[in-house]
Amino acid sequence: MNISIQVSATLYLKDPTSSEIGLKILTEGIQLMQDLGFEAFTFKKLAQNIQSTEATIYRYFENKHYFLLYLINWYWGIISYRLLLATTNVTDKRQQLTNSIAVLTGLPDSSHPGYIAEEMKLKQIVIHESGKALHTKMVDDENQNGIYLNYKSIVSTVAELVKTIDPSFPYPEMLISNLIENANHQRFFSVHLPRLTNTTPEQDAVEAFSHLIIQKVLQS
Amino acid sequence: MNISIQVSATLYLKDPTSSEIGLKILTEGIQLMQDLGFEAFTFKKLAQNIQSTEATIYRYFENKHYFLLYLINWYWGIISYRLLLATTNVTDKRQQLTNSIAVLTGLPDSSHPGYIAEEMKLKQIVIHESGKALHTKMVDDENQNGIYLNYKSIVSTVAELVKTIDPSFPYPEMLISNLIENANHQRFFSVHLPRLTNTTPEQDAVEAFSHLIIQKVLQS
DNA sequence: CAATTTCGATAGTAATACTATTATTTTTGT
DNA sequence: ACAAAAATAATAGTATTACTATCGAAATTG
Repeated sequence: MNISIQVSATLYLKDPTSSEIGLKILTEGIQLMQDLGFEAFTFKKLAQNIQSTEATIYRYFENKHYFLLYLINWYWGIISYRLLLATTNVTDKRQQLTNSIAVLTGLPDSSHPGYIAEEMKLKQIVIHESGKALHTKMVDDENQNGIYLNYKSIVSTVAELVKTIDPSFPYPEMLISNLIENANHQRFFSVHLPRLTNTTPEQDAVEAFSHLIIQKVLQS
Repeated sequence: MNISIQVSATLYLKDPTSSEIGLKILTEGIQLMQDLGFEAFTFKKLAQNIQSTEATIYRYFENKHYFLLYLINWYWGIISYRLLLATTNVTDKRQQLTNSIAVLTGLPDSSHPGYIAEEMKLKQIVIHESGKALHTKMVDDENQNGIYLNYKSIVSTVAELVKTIDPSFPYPEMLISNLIENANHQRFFSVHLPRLTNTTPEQDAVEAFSHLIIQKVLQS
């Protein structure tokens, strides 16, 4: 479907990007997952939406949990790609980090280089549903299957930048995974529990907060 | 059951602390929730564990989602209480904040003042399951019922401290809610996705990280 | 000790998360 | 262009879950 976005093959039974129906499962599935939320989302409803049957969808994905993992993985694939675009040909490490933080914590914008149509919807799904995907008794199995590889590689890459800039900082991975998770949380709070945050949908402050943390915490 | 821990009455149909069976639902429920995780946990299984029936449990809680909300609310009630203990009779605001951060991001310890037996298990449940409780299409209704009041009041209280110490800091609520959420995330990562963090179950670094952020970010 | 509440036992329902089967359509290799 | 293979639609069926309802027995309370 998209240029070079990689989704781990352990997440699907049959590659959904390899057929018309598969693509419909993805595009309509994203929409339905957004509209209904993970718990109310079912393959039966999705099948109705694409004028197909449950059995067909089950040929592509083991179950809805894997479908969600696929979408989340796809999202991090997109982010990986945008991180690459944001850092290549940038010589200054500080600037590379700043650009990376912008990609990781900023809002997607159709004018960004490498913008992909599904990014906005996928981001919403990540914000609302990724806790449910991760915090499962299956995490460890899934982790062994390399399912979180995209995510881990993002954290690792940016943490390396941090280490280069300030080798004395003792928690580079924690800092980056924190900023990534925080961005999603705060955006959720801003809509549903606004008293827990200082960002609003109108005046987004998450990226500014993230840059501030980086700037204050790292010695350059 | 416990001294003065308040759980919002909108979370239960009948107060589980008011009867023997109710207390068994709580103590065994905590254990079972921990053992099975939210998705595999059912009232039927819990009923079997306490030699009672589904119907009885349904008389106390609307459904398992509300049961989880109850447990999480209980946890934040305990933390509220410990926050109070950690800040009363401390005159220096900086020290109050440091103590608060310790309560919010440190590991529970049976030697802490105000330690409550269920705290450890509840904390584990909060770490693993609170994303599922929060990120639901019901959030907004629940919020209106005052269900997140304990949590919001904690964030608000500590954010006020931040404002007193450094009135120029623009994101006090975001900072505190971030540190709280981060503590839970990093502890989860340390067990399941260790490459995303720099804390380990043996050498906990979450509290130290949190103090570092506070120290670097706030002008005193 | 009578009245009320609470509980246990049992039954039942609608929805969910699948699996299985088979006939038809679509795709593919030659 | 056509036979073989693969993919899909249609349908049926199962075990489990998340409840609701009823009703007699036991415990509590006023």
